[in-house]
Amino acid sequence: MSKPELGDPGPVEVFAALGDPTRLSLLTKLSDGQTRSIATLSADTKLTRQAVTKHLHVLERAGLVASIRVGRESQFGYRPEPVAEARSYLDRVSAQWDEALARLKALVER
Amino acid sequence: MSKPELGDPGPVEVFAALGDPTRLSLLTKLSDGQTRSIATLSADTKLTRQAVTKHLHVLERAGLVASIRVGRESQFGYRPEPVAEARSYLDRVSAQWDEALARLKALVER
DNA sequence: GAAAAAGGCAACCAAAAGGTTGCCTTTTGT
DNA sequence: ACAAAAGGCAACCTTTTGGTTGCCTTTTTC
Repeated sequence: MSKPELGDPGPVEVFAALGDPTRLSLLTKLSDGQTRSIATLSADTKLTRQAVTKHLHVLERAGLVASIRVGRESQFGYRPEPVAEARSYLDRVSAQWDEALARLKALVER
Repeated sequence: MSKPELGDPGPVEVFAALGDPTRLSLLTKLSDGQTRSIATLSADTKLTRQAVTKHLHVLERAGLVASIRVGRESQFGYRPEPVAEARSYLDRVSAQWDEALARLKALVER
């Protein structure tokens, strides 16, 4: 299921994947390190199995989860790298803002 | 403390707003602390002014930017709070993952 | 070996997203 | 005073998204 893709998707794709309540909750659940099947993940939701499947594929395309077929079920697991990427992107945005503030403060104070 | 304030929606809305290349680049530009008009922001893009306007409104609804009409133009400026929120959300996801790893390591090592 | 469980695949659908064009109002520069 | 600049508003169009249902295949369980 997890095909060898060249190059991680960028922050935009990651943010887009996170920008849906169902997907964000799926990812948050999976970030506890436990692997789960589609049936399990569909259990505590109002959506159909197929809807959940689609969301899982979106997360997978964004690199946020990976799946392997084990027996009759597909096990999905969390992948930390894209979250780290997204974090560092936001860190840079924050840093740029902070620098701007610092420069402004310096300018005002002299 | 954290009351559900207007113009400061949850992480899902923030991620959704960040999940578009045009919007992410607009926000990154604005995070330098400088305020910009729609005309200015539309200048270095292939999109029409109206398209950019729509994106700015999405960012505004997510609380990521704020605007005031000054004279004949609308000045848009960066708002840091939602980015901080999004960062801390990702931090928590990361932390949960790290704890899971630590527990696994502890289990294996004894 | 049949029934049940898990899930893939495809068609289909409605609503939302992203973008455009046209036109009207307000502000500014000369 | 008036043309140009900035931008709001609204209609419209196309593609994507989020969801559904139906059906078929592969495992597992009894």
